[in-house]
Amino acid sequence: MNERRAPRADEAAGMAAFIRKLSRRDDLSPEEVKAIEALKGRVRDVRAGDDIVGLRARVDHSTLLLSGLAGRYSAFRNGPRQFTEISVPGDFIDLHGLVMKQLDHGVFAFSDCRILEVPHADLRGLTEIYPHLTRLFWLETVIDAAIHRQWLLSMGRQNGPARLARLVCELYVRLETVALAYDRRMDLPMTQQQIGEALGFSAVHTNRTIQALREQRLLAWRDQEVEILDWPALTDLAEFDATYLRLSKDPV
Amino acid sequence: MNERRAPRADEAAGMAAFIRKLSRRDDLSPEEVKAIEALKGRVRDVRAGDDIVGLRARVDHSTLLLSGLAGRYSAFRNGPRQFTEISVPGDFIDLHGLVMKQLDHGVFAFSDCRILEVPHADLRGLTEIYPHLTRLFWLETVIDAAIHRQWLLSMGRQNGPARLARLVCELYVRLETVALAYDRRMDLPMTQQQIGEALGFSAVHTNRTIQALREQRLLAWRDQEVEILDWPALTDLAEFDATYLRLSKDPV
DNA sequence: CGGAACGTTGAGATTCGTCAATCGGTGTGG
DNA sequence: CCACACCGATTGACGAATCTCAACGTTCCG
Repeated sequence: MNERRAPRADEAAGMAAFIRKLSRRDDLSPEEVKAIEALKGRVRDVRAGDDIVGLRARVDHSTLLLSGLAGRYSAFRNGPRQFTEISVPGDFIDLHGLVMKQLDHGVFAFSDCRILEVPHADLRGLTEIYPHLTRLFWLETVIDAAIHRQWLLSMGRQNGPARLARLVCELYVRLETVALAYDRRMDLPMTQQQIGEALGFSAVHTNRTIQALREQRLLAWRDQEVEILDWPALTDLAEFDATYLRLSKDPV
Repeated sequence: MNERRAPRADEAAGMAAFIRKLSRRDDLSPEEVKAIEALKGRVRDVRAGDDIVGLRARVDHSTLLLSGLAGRYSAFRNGPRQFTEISVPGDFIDLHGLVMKQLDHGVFAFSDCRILEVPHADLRGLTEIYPHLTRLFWLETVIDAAIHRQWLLSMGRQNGPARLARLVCELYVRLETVALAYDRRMDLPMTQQQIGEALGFSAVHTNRTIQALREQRLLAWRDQEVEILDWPALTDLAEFDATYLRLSKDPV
């Protein structure tokens, strides 16, 4: 394990991003904000390419991603893996572990990541006192499920270019939300192999699909930097509608 | 809308199945059981082929499936639909609607269904009083997400026969759990078209994949009655592991 | 009888995977 | 500095999986 002491800055920023995300969905009382801010945990650094959470681990803490890009994946025994969600800073990667301690997946660090591991005992404590906050936490996991459904729809009913376009749109919107993308540009520290593992493609097919979008002048993509050249056309191709990400207010 | 007054029997059985399902995962206190049993709602009958919940409906109640087989689906505007989960009696079809009122999907009745619509106000009331019960409800929605992930893994990384086999295994286990399947047999009131909509197949390909499993003597399938002829071989082909359905005890 | 829904079959086109080779950039040991 | 290894991206060739279109069989029902 690679662990160093974290500068406080990152840590506070990650927690702030999480609180901001919740606030976008419903008003938090000052008490609730304080309760979240009071959450303590172990800060840990994970190197790109390592697992943040082992496959099918049994957990007694949930992991808040402070910085970096991570991906949840499922896999068959000794089989290939399939990413099922990409996480950006401010995401509680495995909040659902609070109620399902035996995980059914792993979490992989695409880039160097800094995480905060919050003990379930503390989170459970919150659920005993703050029903509204509990429902907001619950909502986070429900949105994960909505994202899974969107991926399922995409895998089941979209062709290659549309699937890739949809993934790019989702990642852009989510990264923009946490100020990690703007101007239609983003860093995307994933190899084409890994993109393929998220789309259900082989690495070769991923490469060819990227080239197709390049040729259609929808995006530029080199050295893991993506620039969206034609957002309207890209969202159109992807039939992308960000509603499922629940970025607007709706009391819980 | 097609509504009749429900005989009490079905209603009580559906609620009992739900309570049994929760109890399999963690012990319920007598109080908690009473609180669930006290849930009131409107009983409604929905005919096969109709929507139980409209696509992207906004809901103020959650739906407990009392009898029949139903499926959650997502779809693009004017596009084909993709089923993302199959629900059996005793399942709270859209419990997540409690915290995400604007749904991102619809629910379709494969067979005639009887449902109980429980007002969110009452459910929210429970969450204000019973934190442990709240976490158990939460767990139900988290398991939905785990099922989505399993479907994603299957769609992304399994070939046709394995995908179909996996779906059959899941449905058998879930139906058996609520005493609607036994002896390796089950009624499966879905057309091949609908099976395809769950697997991401065309209707033609679904048909041919079913035939492939027939020819391998893994199952018999006619008139929507399925008999699994070789469970070990089928689960092996499907790489099926029921763990993700969380059928065993694990305190929340 | 006629129509509708579902299952089945055949043929041909398209998508996608696999295998194998190459290219370019990066880092390391000498 | 060079030679080499390695990783990720790219390309070509080929075969397998899957889709689409169209037709036909069966069953059920009005």
